[in-house]
Amino acid sequence: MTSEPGRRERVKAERRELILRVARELAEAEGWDAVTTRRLSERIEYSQPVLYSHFANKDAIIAAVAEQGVAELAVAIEQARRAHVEPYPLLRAVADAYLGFAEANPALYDAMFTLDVGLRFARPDSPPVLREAFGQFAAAFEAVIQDPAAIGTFTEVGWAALHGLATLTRAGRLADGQHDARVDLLVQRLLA
Amino acid sequence: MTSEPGRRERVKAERRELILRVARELAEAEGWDAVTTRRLSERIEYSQPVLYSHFANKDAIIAAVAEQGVAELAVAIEQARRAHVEPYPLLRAVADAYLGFAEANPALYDAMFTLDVGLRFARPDSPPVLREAFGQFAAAFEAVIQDPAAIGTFTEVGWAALHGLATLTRAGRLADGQHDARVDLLVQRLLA
DNA sequence: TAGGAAATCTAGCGGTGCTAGGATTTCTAG
DNA sequence: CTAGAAATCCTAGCACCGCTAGATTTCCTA
Repeated sequence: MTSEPGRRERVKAERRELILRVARELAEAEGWDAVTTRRLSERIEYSQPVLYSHFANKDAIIAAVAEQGVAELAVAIEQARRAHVEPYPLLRAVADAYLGFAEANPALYDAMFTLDVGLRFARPDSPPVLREAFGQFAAAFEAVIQDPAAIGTFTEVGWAALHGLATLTRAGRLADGQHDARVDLLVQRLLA
Repeated sequence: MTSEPGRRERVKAERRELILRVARELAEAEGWDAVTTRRLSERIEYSQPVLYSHFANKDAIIAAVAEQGVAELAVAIEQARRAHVEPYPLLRAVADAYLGFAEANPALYDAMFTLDVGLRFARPDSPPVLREAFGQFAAAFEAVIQDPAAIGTFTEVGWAALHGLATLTRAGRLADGQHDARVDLLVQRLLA
């Protein structure tokens, strides 16, 4: 008795992905406010109630998109991390990867970290994807920080600083043209 | 020809303040989503259109509340700053003041820095209140940082880190019980 | 091929931000 | 004191929102 998915399950899973893809595209193009259930159902060429046979509500759609984003961010951080050994270049690459991700996918980043549709990090009951992403962050600091007891704190402060830079930059609240100087300062200060 | 306000202007200004006060209370009690024009008009005991004779739209109301919040935050930072001379206690007090403000007024903080209803900082055309608040931040670093050319960068990175800590903490995304350790680490690292 | 289950849609509920147009109050001038 | 102008305020409604009950259609199975 294999558990391979039948045709029904397959098309259902495909449509779920379609919904998420369209939602993400629409959000990235016009912001999450423009992602209404009506416009979404129109673009997937099904009626509104179909959305609710895949997701409990609109927030669940955003959360599912966010989860995909977290997975992508984890990959980006891992790649940046693995490409370096020396502390400064390593941390700098991770910082650039994080900030680059936020800048390249602003709506996705919003869904992950700003809209707060109910994703928990760094907790025992957190979804594996989220724990994995946080773990990639921590791994970057493990390779760079002396005191192993302080790695958790370093990770959280580093993350917070990057998150702050990402959001304030996007909102146009920091001076233009000083981006590199800020990242430089941050990375140098975080290194022991 | 004095320009003292007549009775009409006075009651209008008072009602404007009433709207802002009620909006802030309601937001702090139930979040900004609960601040609808209907509930707002109900609580000020006027009809909805009256709101629009004071503000262009709902976002303008939120922005006005946010501006009050920025002024309050500037005062809080200045007090913390003036109470110390030694670098570490000074910066630590400013950090505590900032994070304490964010924790004590979550909805207000959202309006100021998360909802993004169109406030610009650190720009020539920024409203004076916003420039003043940023100035208070910079003054804290002026008293503490050696290289005067780097103060702007320090200020922005420090602010970003605090902003990140404030938002991630509130969203429950950082480990409980480690708050002091994070602030300690941040302040120590920012000091030269 | 008939009948039941699954999938899908139509229509609608109560809510949102916002506004046009008419009623009411208030001020002003003769 | 009063007529008319001006400022003020409200009723009613528009288009949209998230979401769902119930009818309808499609599909699978016996």
